[in-house]
Amino acid sequence: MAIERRPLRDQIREELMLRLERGDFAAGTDINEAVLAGELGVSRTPLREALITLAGEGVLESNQGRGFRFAPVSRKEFRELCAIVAALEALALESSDPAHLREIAPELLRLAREFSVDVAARQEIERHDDEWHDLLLSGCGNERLLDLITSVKAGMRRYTHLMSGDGTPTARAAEEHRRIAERLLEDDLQGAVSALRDNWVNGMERMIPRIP
Amino acid sequence: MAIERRPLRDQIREELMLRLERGDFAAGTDINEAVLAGELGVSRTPLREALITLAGEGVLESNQGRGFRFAPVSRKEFRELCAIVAALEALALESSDPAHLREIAPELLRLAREFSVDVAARQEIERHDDEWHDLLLSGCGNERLLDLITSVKAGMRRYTHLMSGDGTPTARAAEEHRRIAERLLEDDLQGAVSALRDNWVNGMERMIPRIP
DNA sequence: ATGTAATATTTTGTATGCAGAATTCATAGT
DNA sequence: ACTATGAATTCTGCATACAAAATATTACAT
Repeated sequence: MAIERRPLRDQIREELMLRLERGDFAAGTDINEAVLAGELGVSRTPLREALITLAGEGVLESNQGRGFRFAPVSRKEFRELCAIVAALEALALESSDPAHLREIAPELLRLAREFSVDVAARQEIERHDDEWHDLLLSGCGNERLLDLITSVKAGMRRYTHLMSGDGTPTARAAEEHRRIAERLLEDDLQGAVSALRDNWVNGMERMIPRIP
Repeated sequence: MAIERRPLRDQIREELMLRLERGDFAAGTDINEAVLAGELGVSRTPLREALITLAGEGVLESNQGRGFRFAPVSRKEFRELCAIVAALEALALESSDPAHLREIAPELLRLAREFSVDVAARQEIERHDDEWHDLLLSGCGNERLLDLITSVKAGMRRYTHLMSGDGTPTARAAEEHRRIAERLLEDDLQGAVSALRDNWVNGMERMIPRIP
């Protein structure tokens, strides 16, 4: 049995991200450290450490004397984040090992098709989408880049719970994934890259109207 | 008089970055929190908070039970960082306000020329280069992107003190800056973007041999 | 001399305590 | 009724204290 042996701050960070995705915290709300620490059953010290890392990722804001609060969402910021992730994922895909891409292309296509028929819960969809992108970029040797993408995407999780119901996004995302996979099957890397960029742009457009 | 009122962790972070640039810490060395806190005249708590943010930026590594240490440098990582910053700055430049770019182009050109004749100290050169890039991207409205660039560049500061003496890099960098500015003067945004990418690629090639 | 087990020391990770800033609430004045 | 002022409270930011893990040291057996 591999017992859990890692800093509390990491576990706390994870738990907070989970709650954030569930929409437990309204954006723009102040965090009460003592209360939250009590809920989690830890002291304020590791909690604050987790909050500081989240602030570094842009999930939280911190003001002198006023503590931390969940950064408010805005269409402008969402657009900014999408542009950033699009560029980073495009770079990651471009610098991936072509042989590896050829290898995983069929799997990517299969998952994309499976995705389209699947009418799962919203959270399932998110997870599936994340995993698909992870697989897509699994051939990128640039570790720093992958870390950075993960970090920026963490900042985007604040927006995911705004998207509920409505099956059309799923269908369209699947369609786009399929297109990316097909380009890879044809050894058309640049085509795949621009299809990936389209995927992010379209995903953004789909989300924008739901943001206040 | 605007008195300084900001968290110790920020000031500590700044001080540590300064020391890092001066080459005070050898990469790969463990940090003793108690000793360092003593040197800085603060307690371990805000110091650890600063260390955690630096770890988030990739300047430090942290291992369970073993605390923090300066992340070792490597050619591979430097290449990775350059590729990331190149992509991010390219995106920032692309999404800048064209009118603003037209406006600052002459100033950018002037600074680039001034740069080439100036034979200042290494630290001065770095500062100048940073300011030039800041001005170049000053028309980008994507705040998250600018923050991210700053953060990634912080991780690159570990490499700057490896570059000493040797005037040729300066001359070539000035030349490249000049080229970028000229493209902007001609309203050739895409040309400027690719010149910017070249600037990073070339800068990388110049540095690589100096890294163990 | 070398390797190993037991112990002591150091150092990190977490909890608690405390001072001061920010906010809230009550009260007085217009 | 509304604003201003000031006390009371809450909460953060930082310091200190404690517990557990890691490292160094010693003693001992081979």
